[in-house]
Amino acid sequence: MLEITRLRNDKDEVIEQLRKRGVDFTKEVALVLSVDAQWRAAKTELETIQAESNGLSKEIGKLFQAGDTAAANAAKEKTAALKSQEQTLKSQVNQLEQELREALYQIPNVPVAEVKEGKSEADNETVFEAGPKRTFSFTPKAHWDLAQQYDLIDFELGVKVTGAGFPFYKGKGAKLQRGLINFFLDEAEKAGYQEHIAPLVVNEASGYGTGQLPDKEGQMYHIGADDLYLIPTAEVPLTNIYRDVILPNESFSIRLCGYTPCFRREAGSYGKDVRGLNRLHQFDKVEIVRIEHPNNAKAALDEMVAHVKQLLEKLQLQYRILRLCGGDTGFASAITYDFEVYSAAQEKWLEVSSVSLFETFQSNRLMLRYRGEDKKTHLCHTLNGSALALPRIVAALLENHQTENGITLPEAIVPYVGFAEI
RNA sequence: GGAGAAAUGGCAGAGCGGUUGAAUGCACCGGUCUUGAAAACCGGCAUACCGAGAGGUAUCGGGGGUUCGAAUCCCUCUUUCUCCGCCA
Repeated sequence: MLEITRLRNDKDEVIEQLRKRGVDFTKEVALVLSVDAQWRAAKTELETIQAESNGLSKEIGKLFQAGDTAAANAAKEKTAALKSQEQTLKSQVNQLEQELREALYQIPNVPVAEVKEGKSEADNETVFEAGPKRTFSFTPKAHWDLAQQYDLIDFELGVKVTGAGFPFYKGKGAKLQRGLINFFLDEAEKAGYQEHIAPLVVNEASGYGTGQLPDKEGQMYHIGADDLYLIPTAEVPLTNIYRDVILPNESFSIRLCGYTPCFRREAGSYGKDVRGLNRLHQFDKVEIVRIEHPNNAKAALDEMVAHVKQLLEKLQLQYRILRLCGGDTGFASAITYDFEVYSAAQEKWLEVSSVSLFETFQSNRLMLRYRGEDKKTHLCHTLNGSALALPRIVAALLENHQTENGITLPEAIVPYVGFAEI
């Protein structure tokens, strides 16, 4: 949620920058500002009346204490009119407040200067590309074939027990998962991120805090009996640790990481993209999260990008980094870098990580603040990134490191998985 | 799952219908004293919104109600604690 003060002070600039998302938000911004003005006017009026009736009540109290019951009862008569006025104004203010919030929810985050205008993924800029693409002297197999051939992953079994998108990992396939999780966690810890094991279900307030609700309600699994949501990413529980928190100025930087399974309904996905490990309803991910002082947020973003880069290098995967264009940048994000690895077998790029800076967009909803040098509270900046999501990394490892009669694992993870060859 | 008790500022802990945004202690910040520190003493110390400011309003777990007036009474939800039952 954008800060209302930013819209009040800087509306033209906000609209201008939002244009980079390929959408004109003039109307939405105007609506927010008009509701805001009405809200403020109604609130001022309400408070005047409240002040009046508070004063009257105090007087009545004094009169009763002085024993002047007659005068007190006379004063009471006057309060009736005030009371009904107060009630109508109160409901008006409440309604305007809700309208304001809803209007504000319609406006996405403002992209930062480096983000280029664009409508879709076709307009994303490649800012870095590593190494030559792997070539093969034989026809490489897709990971779903390799997984079956070496008995690593069983998709059919998952369909039987649960449904599509919930595979079983078996034997070396399961060990590879476990090893990768530990590898990613250790790397994150080395970079200063404190490990957390988080709840896998969250309440409604947390869903709102990080912005999954109300926009993406249909994407989360909802447990009706207890009104809880399965997490779509560790970002939700990890960032919500800091909901309604005021940090001392010297707290920064805060770095958390955590491995969790992630659950996504992926409503509306179909076709080729969902084959094999490309898109699952349940998958494993190590997430890194940072809470930063606004002055340090950009540097933090660069560090996170460097961290993910280094992971992909250790995995010896060919990858590229994209700076997403305005239209492809997520609703809450001010700037996002996507990491993609190239799968020679599928002949396409697979997104394996997404690193985003939200500036105050999340902290504004979360009420996550710090106390500045000026002794006042200010909103923190939040960031997060996958480091990394497992399924597509596994897909890429299998596909890119296959030989004619096996799969050779990169050196860095051998100690973690316990074998070098599949 | 059943029965009871409780939820107040950073923490501890009073208040239980009227000038209480809230005693007191601790913590914290500033000052006096001291060569320095400690101690002692003095002062300050919740958050948010509206307002140029003066000031106003709201908030004592959340929501609703009674009342001219609620931290205080009632209802409801949530959480915590104790006891019983069940269970990894």
